[in-house]
Amino acid sequence: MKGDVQTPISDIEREIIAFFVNAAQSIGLPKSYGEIYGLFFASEHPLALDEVINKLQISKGSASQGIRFLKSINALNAIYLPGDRRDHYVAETSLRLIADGLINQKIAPQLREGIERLKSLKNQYEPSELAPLKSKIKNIDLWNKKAELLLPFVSKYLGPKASKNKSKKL
Amino acid sequence: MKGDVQTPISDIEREIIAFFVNAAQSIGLPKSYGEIYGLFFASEHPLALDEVINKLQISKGSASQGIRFLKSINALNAIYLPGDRRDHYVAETSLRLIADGLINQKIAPQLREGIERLKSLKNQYEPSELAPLKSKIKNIDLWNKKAELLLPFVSKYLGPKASKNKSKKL
DNA sequence: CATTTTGTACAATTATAATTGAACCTTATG
DNA sequence: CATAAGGTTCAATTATAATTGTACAAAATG
Repeated sequence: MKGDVQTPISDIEREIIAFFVNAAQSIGLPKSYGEIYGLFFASEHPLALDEVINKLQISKGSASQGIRFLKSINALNAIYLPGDRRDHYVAETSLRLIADGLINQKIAPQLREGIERLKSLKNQYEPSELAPLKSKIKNIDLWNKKAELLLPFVSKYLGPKASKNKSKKL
Repeated sequence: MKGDVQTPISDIEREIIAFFVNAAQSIGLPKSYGEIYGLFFASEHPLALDEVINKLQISKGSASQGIRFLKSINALNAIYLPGDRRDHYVAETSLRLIADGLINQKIAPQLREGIERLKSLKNQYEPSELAPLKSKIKNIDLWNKKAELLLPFVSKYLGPKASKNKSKKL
């Protein structure tokens, strides 16, 4: 089952992939991540690494890294297929779960880095040195607090409802 | 008043600028935009293009483009100073206004592009061709709708309160 | 336990995006 | 109306990030 001639992706699949490539790039992710997610999203069945490589014509390294990243933000779920050594995945279709993953893995750490940076600034200088900038620094503190409060809120707003994929008269 | 020896930026200013450089990069903006905004943010008085160039030691082109972008998202406000031909600006300190600018200038257009892309996909193919992907496409539609609703919500959440810079016993 | 399969790590390469600097408008000024 | 100052534009350069491809590690197979 190794030397299989892979079914090439269809025009529609290509367009769905293009949609996710665009989406990925617009949030600053490599295009290959968008391609990979798009491929999984459009696929009827779980896919393994080598199928991604063959269908998208990208390198092993790209495919491996892309899958790892997508796993890390919960955009791909591992599926166990008996009798196949390869790891298989399917696309997560709940916007909320993916957004949560992105928030927790990428956005929140970044935000915290900024908060730390500011904290160390406040510790590093004498109050007299800070005085002229005091109100400005206070203002950034406020921004950080707002941002921190916003994140869980976005998550809640994106809602748990999205994933309810009840097979409607399929 | 041209050949002035510019006061170099202080250590604290440098750190505030570093904070915004980090912030800019974390949302996918060029580091120079962060530098420029940081400089304005830390400044006590309005600044003009050539002061940005001198203090940050960046090129005219970068400074010009950076200022233009920051204006476009409402992160800089123009200030009129009588007797000086140069355009002066101050940093906007309301998180909400800047977030609104970013949303309107960068995020929303991108979102709409995705929606258009999807719409054209649906028009381009026969229902029979789309059938197998129908529920998936419907799902993306849902994502788009949620995202569209989320934007004004984020804006409202960031609130109008931020800018209330009442000079507290200064 | 040698061999194959699956997946990862990472230096080298390639592609993309940011920055520079010079040419060029536009408006003010004497 | 010639000159200078403020600002923009954009092709060329430089810096950054993504992608490849090879070498490697881990696990299964016979």
